[in-house]
Amino acid sequence: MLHLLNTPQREAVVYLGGPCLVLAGAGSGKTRVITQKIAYLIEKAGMNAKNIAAITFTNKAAREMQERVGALLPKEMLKGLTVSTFHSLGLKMLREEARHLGYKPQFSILDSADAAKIISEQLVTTDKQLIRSSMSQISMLKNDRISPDKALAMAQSEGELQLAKLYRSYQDTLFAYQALDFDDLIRLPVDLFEAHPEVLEKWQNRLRYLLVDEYQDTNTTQYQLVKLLAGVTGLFTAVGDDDQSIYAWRGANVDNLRLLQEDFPKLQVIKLEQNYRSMARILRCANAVIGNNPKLFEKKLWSDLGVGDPIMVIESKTEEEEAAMVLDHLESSRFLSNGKYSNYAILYRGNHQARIIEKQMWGRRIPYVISGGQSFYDKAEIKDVLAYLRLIANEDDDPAFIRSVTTPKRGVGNVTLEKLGSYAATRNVSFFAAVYEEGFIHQVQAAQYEPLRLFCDFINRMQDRAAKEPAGPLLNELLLAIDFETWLYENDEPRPAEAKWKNVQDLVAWITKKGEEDDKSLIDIVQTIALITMLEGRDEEDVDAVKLSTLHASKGLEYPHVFLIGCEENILPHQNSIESNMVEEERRLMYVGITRAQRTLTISYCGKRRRAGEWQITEPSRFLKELPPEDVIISGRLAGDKPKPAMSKEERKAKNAELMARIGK
DNA sequence: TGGTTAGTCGTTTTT
DNA sequence: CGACTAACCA
Repeated sequence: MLHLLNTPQREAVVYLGGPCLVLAGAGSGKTRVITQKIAYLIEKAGMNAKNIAAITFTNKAAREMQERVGALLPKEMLKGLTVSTFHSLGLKMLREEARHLGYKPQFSILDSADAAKIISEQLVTTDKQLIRSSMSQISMLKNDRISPDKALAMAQSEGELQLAKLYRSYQDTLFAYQALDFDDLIRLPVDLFEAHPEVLEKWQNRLRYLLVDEYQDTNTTQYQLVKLLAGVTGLFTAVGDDDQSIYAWRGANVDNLRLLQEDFPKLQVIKLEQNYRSMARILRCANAVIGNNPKLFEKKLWSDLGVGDPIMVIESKTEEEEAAMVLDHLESSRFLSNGKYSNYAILYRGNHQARIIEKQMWGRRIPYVISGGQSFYDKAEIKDVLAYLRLIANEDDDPAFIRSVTTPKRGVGNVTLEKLGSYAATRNVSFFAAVYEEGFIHQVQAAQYEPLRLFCDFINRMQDRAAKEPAGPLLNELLLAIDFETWLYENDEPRPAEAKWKNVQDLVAWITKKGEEDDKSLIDIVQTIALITMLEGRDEEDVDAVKLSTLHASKGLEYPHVFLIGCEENILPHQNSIESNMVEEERRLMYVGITRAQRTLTISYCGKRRRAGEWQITEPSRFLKELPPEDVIISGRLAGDKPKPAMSKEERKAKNAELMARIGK
């Protein structure tokens, strides 16, 4: 197997002398290094799979890694191998150790919508901006491992004090719900390990070798978790690329790359610079753009896959025209090469940009799938069903209670809920518990109380059965009992009920499979489900369709032909990033986009687009000017502009010759 | 209590 | 222009 690797890749795989950092440029085979290293650890170094943990950032990446390792070694040898995201790993640890933290092991996980609701209630506001920024500030505090108490003590200004108070009450609310948010899943294990060395030791013994993927995306807490688990032996391999760090806004800290060298002086640094994905011109563009950023580690990608076609830049007048031209190019290219739709990806900065493309795709009957954006788990009908399951697993989960008791409608309205809520608050119990309390029963009329009681009795019965009965059939029974399908058909706007019901069926199928395969109860499954965007990507692979994706969601993927749309000032780089001096990260985003392309890259922008209903003049992105002119052909037309001539034949010849020389051909 | 409607508001990226 | 909310009627 090792012969399939190039020299630095092999070096990275076999190095077991201590901490190892692999600086892996885009397309340089980092997943291959990680998977081969796992195989090497088991096969050659004689390690037990259950002592190895590979940590990624997305479930998709984890799944892919699992599959690729599965192709290298027989199943028996991989038994107990941990391949998971930081969040799933934290979740696993916390389910086992919850009691050390005063939580019950059946705690719920709150998604950001639930969290936003809590914040909005605490602040008594509906201002989305304010809620958003409060959430992100609390998240930052958590990621820097500052507790509510510490935040209160540290507060320097009125604003900071308010924030700290909000943080405190938010956290108290979470505790009352017996719920954790995403950040807690990382933060609490670190707290736990610091407070209980014996627990840390247990996990150090269990996870003796760590492999961390996308290391440049780790935040302070995640790095501390890695450091704690790696312990004094420092047996880990981190793989990352500072040029692909695009998550600073959610706390990722590129400086962790430098810290690694500081904290582990013996760190072995290995660079992977040969790219196996893109043709030379694409890499030249990528290198040129990223060259405008300051460098942490010197690194230059190269490939021997040939020069390739020039990068095409399409100009158009409006966003509709942009979509039309991009799709024209896409269709004619696909026609000429007789290729598959799935060879094409359209990438953009923000989710909303997909809509215009989507509309035209639909009109032209071009098949497409959208990755990123609203995940399966975020769909209303799925959240409805999961609310029931969450409540069954943890009856203290008030958001789940509220959602499930009101969907489908069962005669419990806002007034009753309000009463229940304030009663629960004064008694300091959950909504669910309050329903059974004498004090509450007398507060409402029998007609209002009846449905509440019926609902809670129903949940109680389900709880008894959920621990023992097969998951799939029980869930089906639940859906039948609440008449969920009928409810969907009665509410088939704006999305058709068939589609929603299909999603629910997919969920049932997934849970049934999980229940049978791993012999897990409904409760077991529900407790891990919050982090799984399960059906994501399921049919993506076998359906022949154009991929629409945000730049963020495209990281780690590759496509023969890539279109990068909306390449304009205030979009890419995004306005907020320009205002907050974050243009370097936007440039890395551009870099990520460019390096997704294998054979051709087409970039587009338009002269004006609608924003909040108003037409706005737009300027081409500054990043366009950073592309090497000799590798670019501009086509299309902008209002007032003549199409620009391509380079002359002679110029191109000379440039090509120079290029060939540069890449050593 | 629940569904309909007429206003209002405003677009980053995600585990 | 379209999604989402707050008042409004059945």
